Amino acid sequence: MGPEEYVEAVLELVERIPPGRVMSYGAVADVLADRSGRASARLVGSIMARHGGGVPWHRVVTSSGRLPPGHEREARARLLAEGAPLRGSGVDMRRASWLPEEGM
DNA sequence: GGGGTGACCCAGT
DNA sequence: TACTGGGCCACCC
Repeated sequence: MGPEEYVEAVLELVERIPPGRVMSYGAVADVLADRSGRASARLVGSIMARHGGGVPWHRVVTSSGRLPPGHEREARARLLAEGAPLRGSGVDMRRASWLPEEGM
């Protein structure tokens, strides 16, 4: 799987996150690791920063529930509109965290 | 080739 | 709770 395809795989996965739910950068990396052999939360972060404009990027947060640096306001507003469980400045990961079903 | 930089993460202190 | 150090990997000098 080449770099281009990896980017596509990340964007595809992010598009599947249901409204009001979120995945952490690391979770995205872990899920794709099974398919591509690659896993890097940092890489997922940079991919979202560069190519995340066309997908629901606000549904990808840090593992502790903090919102993407520099876009906290926008992300919070969108998550609130979707009914995501917000806590403080971020989201309640215990309730909002989502993972794709096996074999999807 | 070598070194700095990030929308990260985890374990220690 | 806050900060640190190490690991991570594609990009860009």
